[in-house]
Amino acid sequence: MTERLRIATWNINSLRLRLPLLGRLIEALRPDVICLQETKVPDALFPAGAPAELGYPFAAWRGMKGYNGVAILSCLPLQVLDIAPDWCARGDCRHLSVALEMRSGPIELHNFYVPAGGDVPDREANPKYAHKLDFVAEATTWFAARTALSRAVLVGDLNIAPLEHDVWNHKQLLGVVSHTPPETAGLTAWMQQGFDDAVRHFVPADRKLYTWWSYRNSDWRASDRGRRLDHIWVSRDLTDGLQSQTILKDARDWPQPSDHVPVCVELEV
DNA sequence: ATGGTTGAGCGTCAA
Repeated sequence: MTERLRIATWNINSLRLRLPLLGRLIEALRPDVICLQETKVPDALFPAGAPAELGYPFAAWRGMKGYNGVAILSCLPLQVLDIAPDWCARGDCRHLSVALEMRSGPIELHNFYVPAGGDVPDREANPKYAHKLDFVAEATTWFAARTALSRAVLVGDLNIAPLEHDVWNHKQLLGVVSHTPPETAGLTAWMQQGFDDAVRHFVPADRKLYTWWSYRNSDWRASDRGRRLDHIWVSRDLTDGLQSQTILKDARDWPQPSDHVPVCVELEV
């Protein structure tokens, strides 16, 4: 038995500010599950009734004051999984994993918000860059120990554009945090612990693909200096079931937009 | 080389 499953991921950059835009995402993509990052809301202040009002009666969130924060909204019943470590022992609300209860069996879903890493791509000079590399390395080690990973999906703002055409100018960005060789090598090693890139599955590696455009451009569409920082990976047993991908570029022109746009994948599981 | 913008929440830090 197979079922269709649509999973969307979006760095919403403040859930409370952009709650109305979630309706637009739902209208455009009709996802079964929505994974959010940078909710920037402590758990006690999370709008607990909002998911059900939007048509997503099952939800989980993990937030803190001011920074970070992740949430999962679902049409399918879910159980929060308590299997992963507190990454880098920071307690900083960058990961939430759940089991989605599907008729065909559970799907293990991981929602990540990887540290951005600051400005200076130097471990010694910039502790935030060191934290980012350590976070990715720790996640790689953890997934490497998961033998025979199956029916698993990993999404999120991974804050790294791994391929040459995941950035607007490869050579210029080799020294810019998000596209440095240690980061791209680290992210690739992480993905290779049992996952395939579900979006690049449909789009050849020589085609430009972005999910984020900086606020610091007066005309983001004209300058088009984007990066692909948001990702959806599926365990290899799910790759043959991949049906389609959508990067909702129009969302960058919504009123008071996030600097990231939603990414969605449909698959048969 | 620098600055450009946004959000949280009231200083400035993080992105």
